[in-house]
Amino acid sequence: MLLSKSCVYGLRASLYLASKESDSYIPIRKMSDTLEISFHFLTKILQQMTSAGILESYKGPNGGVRLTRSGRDISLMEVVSAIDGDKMLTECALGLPGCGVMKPCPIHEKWAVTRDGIREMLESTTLTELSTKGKEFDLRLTAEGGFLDLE
Amino acid sequence: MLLSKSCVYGLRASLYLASKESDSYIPIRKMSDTLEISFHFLTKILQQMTSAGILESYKGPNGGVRLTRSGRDISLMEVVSAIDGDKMLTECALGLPGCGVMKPCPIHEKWAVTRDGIREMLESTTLTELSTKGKEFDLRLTAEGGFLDLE
DNA sequence: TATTATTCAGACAAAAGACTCCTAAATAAA
DNA sequence: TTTATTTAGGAGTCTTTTGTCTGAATAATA
Repeated sequence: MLLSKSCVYGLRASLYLASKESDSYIPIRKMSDTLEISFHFLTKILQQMTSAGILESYKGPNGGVRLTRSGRDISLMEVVSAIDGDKMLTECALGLPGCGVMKPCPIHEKWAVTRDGIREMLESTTLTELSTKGKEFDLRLTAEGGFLDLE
Repeated sequence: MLLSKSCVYGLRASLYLASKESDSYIPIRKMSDTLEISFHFLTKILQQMTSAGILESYKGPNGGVRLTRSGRDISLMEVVSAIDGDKMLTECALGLPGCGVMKPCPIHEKWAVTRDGIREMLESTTLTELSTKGKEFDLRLTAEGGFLDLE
C-alpha cells in the first residue's frame, strides 16, 4: 500500500479533529472508539503527530488532543510525512541507493512525474477541505459510518 | 513504499531479461549474481512470474527462465500485478472496506485521479522501452552498476 | 549409468510492521 | 489530599514481509 496503516489512522484522526470546530481537547479514547482504532495504537500515532507539531495534547480530566492550527493550514502532506516520512516521495522507485540525476534507473523520469502527482495531491489538499466535504455529503470515515455519525 | 521489494526485484529481473535479445534461457543464479539479489528469494519471485505467464522456465543444464513474449508486449503493470496484485490500484486509500461510489471516503476522488496516473504510467511503459533506454544511456540497474555491466 | 546443472517446493529464520498491555506522570475535580 | 481521568512511554506479542536453507525433480552430458 502507498500509506502505512499508522499513516491512514493518523489521517482519519486528523479529519475527525478537523471536523470538530471547537478548540477543546478531544480525548483519544473517544476518537479510538468512534474511529474503531485500537486506543493504545492510536495513542502512539498521535504522539508522533504531537511531537511533529501538528497536534497539542493536554493530560488529565478534560484532556486530550487538538490541532495546533486551523485545519485550513494543515495539508495531508504534513500528516503523511510526520508519520511515514517522505521516503516515498524521495526514494528511487526501484530502491537503488545511488539512483539520481547522474546515473538514474530506467524508470527514474517516469516515476518522478507520477510521484509529483502524488505530492501535488497531498500538498494541495487540506484537512478542512476534506472534513467540510465530509460533513456536507456524509462521507465515509469508518468501515460503517460517515462524518454525521461522529460524536 | 509503493512497490514491495519482491516487486522491485521482479521488475529489475524483467528488465535484465528484456535487455537480452537472445531467446535462450538465462539461469536464475546468473541473474541473482549480477543483480545482487538473494538467489533463493529471486527464484520464488520468478516462479510467481512464471505461473502468471510472463516467464517460462526450463530445468536442467542450460536451463533458466526467459520472457514468454517480446518485452515490447509486456508492460510494467503486468509484472507489478503478477507480484503485488492490484490492491494498490483498486483499494481505498484509507483502507476502508465499504468505500466506493455509493459512500466514498473524503479522499476517494482525489486518490482516484492520482491512482490513474500511476496506472497509466505502469500500463503505458514496456520492458523493451526501458531496457532500450537502459542500454543506450547505461542506466542504473543495481546499486553500483548499469546496463552495460550486465553479463 | 553417473554426474552435474538447473528449477521447484517447502520448511525455517530474521526483520519490520501492526497491535497489546502495563506503569508512570500530569491534572482536574471531589 | 485523595481519586479519577487522561496522555506518555516502554516492553512485549502477533503477523507479514523478507530472506535462508535443504532436498527433490528434471534434463544434459560424459
